[in-house]
Amino acid sequence: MANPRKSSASPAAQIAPDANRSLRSRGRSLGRATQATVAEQAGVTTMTVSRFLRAPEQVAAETADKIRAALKRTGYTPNKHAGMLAGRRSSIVAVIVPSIASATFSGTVQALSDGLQPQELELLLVATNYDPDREEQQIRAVLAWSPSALVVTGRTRTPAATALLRQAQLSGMPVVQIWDFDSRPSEFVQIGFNHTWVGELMARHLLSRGYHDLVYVDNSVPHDLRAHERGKAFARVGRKGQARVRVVNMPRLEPMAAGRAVLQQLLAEGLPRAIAFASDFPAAGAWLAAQQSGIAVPGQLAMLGFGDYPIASQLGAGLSTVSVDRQSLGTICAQQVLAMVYPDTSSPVAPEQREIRPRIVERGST
Amino acid sequence: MANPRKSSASPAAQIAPDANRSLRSRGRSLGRATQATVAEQAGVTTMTVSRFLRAPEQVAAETADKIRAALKRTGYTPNKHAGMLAGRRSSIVAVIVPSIASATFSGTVQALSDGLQPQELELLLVATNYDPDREEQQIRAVLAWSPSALVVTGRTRTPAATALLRQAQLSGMPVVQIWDFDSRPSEFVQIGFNHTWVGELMARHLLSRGYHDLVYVDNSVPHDLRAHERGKAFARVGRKGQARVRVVNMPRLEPMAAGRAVLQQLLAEGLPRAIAFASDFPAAGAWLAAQQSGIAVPGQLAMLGFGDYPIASQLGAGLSTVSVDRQSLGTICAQQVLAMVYPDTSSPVAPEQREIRPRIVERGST
DNA sequence: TCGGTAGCTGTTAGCGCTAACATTAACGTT
DNA sequence: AACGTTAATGTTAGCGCTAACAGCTACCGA
Repeated sequence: MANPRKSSASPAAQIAPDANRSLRSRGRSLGRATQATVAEQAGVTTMTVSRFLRAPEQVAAETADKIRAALKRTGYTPNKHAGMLAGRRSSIVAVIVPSIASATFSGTVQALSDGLQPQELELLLVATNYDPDREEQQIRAVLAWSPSALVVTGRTRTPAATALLRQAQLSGMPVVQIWDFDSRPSEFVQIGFNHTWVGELMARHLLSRGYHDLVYVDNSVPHDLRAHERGKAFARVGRKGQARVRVVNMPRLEPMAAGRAVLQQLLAEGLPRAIAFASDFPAAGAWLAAQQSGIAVPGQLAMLGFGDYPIASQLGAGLSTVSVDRQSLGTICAQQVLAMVYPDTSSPVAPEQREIRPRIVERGST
Repeated sequence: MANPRKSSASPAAQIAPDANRSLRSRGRSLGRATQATVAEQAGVTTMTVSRFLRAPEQVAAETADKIRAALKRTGYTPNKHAGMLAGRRSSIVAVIVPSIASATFSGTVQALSDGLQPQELELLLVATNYDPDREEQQIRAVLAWSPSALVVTGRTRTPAATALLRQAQLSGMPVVQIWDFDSRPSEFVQIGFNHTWVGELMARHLLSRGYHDLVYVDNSVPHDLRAHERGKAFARVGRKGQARVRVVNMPRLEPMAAGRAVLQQLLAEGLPRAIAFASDFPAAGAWLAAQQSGIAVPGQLAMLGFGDYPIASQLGAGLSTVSVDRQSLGTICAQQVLAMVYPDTSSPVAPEQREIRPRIVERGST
């Protein structure tokens, strides 16, 4: 009833009868309009304004009109920090990927973002640059935003990072791992595929074509463990199939240029019968270099990429590759996150492991 | 002095003598550790913990050790929302780009992110998908996070969006426009280049090579105004140079495939002497298609791209293109933002307009 | 011996918003 | 007429943190 605010040295205190916080809103010079400003203008309390913003059907039509007008007049912008602090919930989904710019992840992130949009969840996107320490640091950093869910890439990380994820999950935060899938039980939800399986697939494809002198061109980024995993499996299966298998690292160049350089190197060292690449981009670089050097593909040299990026279908008769549906990975991840954040909603999606099966796309290069 | 908290049904209330908020921290089940938890463990008040976290040199070495230990033991994670609310400042820089996945912006965003990293500023990245209404909506959304600065793409937007930016800038928030540069006075800081000038440059280059039957392949996304602007200037200068100039729209396909399709279409309609593209990707698609069709580049058909993406240097004798230093655009933007957010710091960078001059990279295709 | 002054820590009062409950008026019900 | 019951709004008490200032304890010089 009485003004609950002890008006510190404000001469207007005795004037304002009981309108809540009457003069407060004009306190800081040039400050943005707050709910208090709006409430004052509409002749209601901040609670009614807050209610109108979150559940308009709970306020009377007449009051709603006044609030709407006041909102417009004041140009009110909500303060999410205050809302999240008071509401103890957040509209943020944190996503940690090795690289923002890389074509590999951007498709997935885009789909994830689109899938989350309708629920007004916002993406907090951070990159690790394939550095495990940086990843740990970034996990710590995003947790400070108390996101509604946390999406991380891959399943290998520092012990401290794993501990952070575990603790977060224990306290009720959904944690989703994307891009890797390990059939052994995992403490976090996994959405992705088995890179060992893909490496085997690639080797089997080349063997089945009758190629028995193979090279795997690995990514030179030390912590692109997924590429290494594919390479290891490739080499194992290739050797088991009686093939000679070499594994070479790309030079640390821009991917297409690196592919070109690798081809030139192999040209000097002795060309294999077929090359499998850690991604389509070095494969494309090598393909273009081979073309310039007059090397017949696949007559003299077969090439197999990974990722099925647009460029693969554009090169001559096409670059054979492994197709991974990056987009649907993101879409599935979005559904999964929604199901975990809003468990009540009728999403029949079982919060479980989701394995995606990549497949060989046979084109002209093998 | 007396315990200020009315310990709701907690039998331990009478035990705790006067340690501040003694039992609070354990209030919510499984809740994360707060500064209160840490303070209790270290035997200090939350203020000292807060101080230690922000200005460690202000707390005694002995106290600091106790706090460090308590931080470790509790696994404390700060709550940024609370910090920003109380501190009235934010460590967020909001960036709005047409597309996250596009190679055009990702390089700039990466550089921007790297440039902001040392100052512990975090990027809130949102995409508009080239939709002006969506941009307005996104501006509104990011303002709710009260970022320290706002970076937007281009200089054309809805009146309401402009009003929002203006209001934000008036209330002291730095606003930076990237990618476009207009020499006329602008109310916001601009970092970018003049697309009209680039279009002219492209036309002049082709004219100077003696090509007088030209086509500009425009982006079919209606709101990629920058590409249209280049096209318009290209056509104007080309015609002024006595050339025949056609402007065609790419089909709405993946960019490389669209370039291929355009070439096929032109092959049917009648090939021009030279084609300028809205970006290197359709140019690359067309280049590959031309190669397959046995069209000599540049003998029969010259091609000019835009952007100087890695692929341009990989195609045969190279694709001539316009080089735009996307990375340094991001770096400059980061410096600019830092200079505006921390005006006191000795950054001698004048907060002014920054024009970047793209240049023609002559390669084999023209 | 006394004020003066660093150096360190505590107290108070919010930041802008919302959960939970309290209150009020307007309407049946029996 | 006393009692729900519903609908609309208000009151209270924080969310976790920090600015501003108020203490308190050495330790200094004169």
